Amino acid sequence: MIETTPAPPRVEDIQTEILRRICFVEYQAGDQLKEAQLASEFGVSRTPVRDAISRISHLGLVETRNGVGTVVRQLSKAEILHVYEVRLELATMIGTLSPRTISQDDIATCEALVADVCELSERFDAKHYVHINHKLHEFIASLIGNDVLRSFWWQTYYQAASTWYQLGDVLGSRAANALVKETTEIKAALENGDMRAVGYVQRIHIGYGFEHIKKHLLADIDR
Amino acid sequence: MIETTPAPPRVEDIQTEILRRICFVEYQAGDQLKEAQLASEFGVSRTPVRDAISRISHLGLVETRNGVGTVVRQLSKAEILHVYEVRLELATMIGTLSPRTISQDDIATCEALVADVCELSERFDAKHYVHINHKLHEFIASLIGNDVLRSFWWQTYYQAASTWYQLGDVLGSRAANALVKETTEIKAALENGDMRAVGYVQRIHIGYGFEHIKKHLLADIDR
DNA sequence: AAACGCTATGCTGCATACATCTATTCTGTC
DNA sequence: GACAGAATAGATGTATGCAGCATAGCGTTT
Repeated sequence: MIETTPAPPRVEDIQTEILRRICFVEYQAGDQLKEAQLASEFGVSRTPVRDAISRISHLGLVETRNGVGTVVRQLSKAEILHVYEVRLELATMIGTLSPRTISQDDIATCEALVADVCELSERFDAKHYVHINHKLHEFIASLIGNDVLRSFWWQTYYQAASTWYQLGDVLGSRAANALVKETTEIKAALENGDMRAVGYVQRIHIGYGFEHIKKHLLADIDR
Repeated sequence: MIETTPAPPRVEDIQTEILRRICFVEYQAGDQLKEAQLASEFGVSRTPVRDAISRISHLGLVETRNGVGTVVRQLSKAEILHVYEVRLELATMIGTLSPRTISQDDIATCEALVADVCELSERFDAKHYVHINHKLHEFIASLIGNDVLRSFWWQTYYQAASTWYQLGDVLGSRAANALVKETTEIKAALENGDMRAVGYVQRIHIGYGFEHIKKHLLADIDR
């Protein structure tokens, strides 16, 4: 048997992992991302880590200042508002801009998601919720036929996720119940071959989420 | 008098300059961006140049392959279609998502643009057209109140620009005449304090542009 | 005691050397 | 002459050293 050292992660892997940690709130606002520390953790030099951080900087989730470091940003209330405003609009576009044709595989994947979500709603667990919600996002993104829209959908997901998942602790099982409805409705839409309905379902449920965000976090927003 | 060497450009400057050259078609599809060459041109090492290229890679305008190089991509017909589809939708959102309040300065800036465009329409010049159209884009972007939308507006501009400016040679002064109407209508909308109308004007004129693109470039698109 | 300034420390930003990958060219053999 | 394989050139990917900047702590001065 040959001893193999695992291949070192590429820049994209590091980028994805850092983003994952931010939107899953493993890194919290104010936390410092030290290049040297991450480099040793991933078993590479500072160079690819720097590259990964640099690539995600345009999302506004981290702020790098010379001589100080890279810190995870707390999005302002206005920024959170803006992200959700855009996400509402993007959702409906999922069903209208070059929609993909729906395959049996898609429906099967969705059915598996429904099952996972039902299990979650019976025994709620915050970490599990985050994980399943992420899988749902990946699934929806995979249904988007328009490349640009899919990119934007991911970008706003990354921007909104940490805010939303922080609320997960507050909402508890109510969030899981909402997921049950959402996935069930998506499954029905897919079975009808109705991508436009899929977009509307997303639009509606993001709207519900937005309402919770506004109630809990954006109480005194000055537009 | 003190001799001062000009400050070396920062990563953001390099990034902007490379993007400018791509969307102004100074770099054409297939051209190779060599890090060492750009580094010596900008008077820096390869490191910041690499960073700049890496940051713009998510727009899909360049493709970097190990051992080969970074080449400017020709967007596929489907990608061009997707960019325009999204741009049409984003345009209307300019007027509806957290619109900025309009100041007298905005109107003054717009009046200056109208003047520039009128001069252009009398003596058409392709390079001049590109420059003015870019200034118009910058102006519209500055009117957008929603941070995320503004970012997306810029991203789709970069993605669509090179395609559009290639058509500039074909359309000639007709493009300038369209710009006269567009800027005049925007000015009127601003004077009415009607940001929603500004968005619709953008939507309409992007639609015109889209028609030209479809006629000239997307003849046999297989959706 | 307060305020100022100096210094030590730790981080990022850049430059450079080296490793690795790819395409091409040259060469030897059939 | 054609083809296979090795050598080569040139590009990106990575590691590392050093310079510059910001901050915190401490000592000095007023």
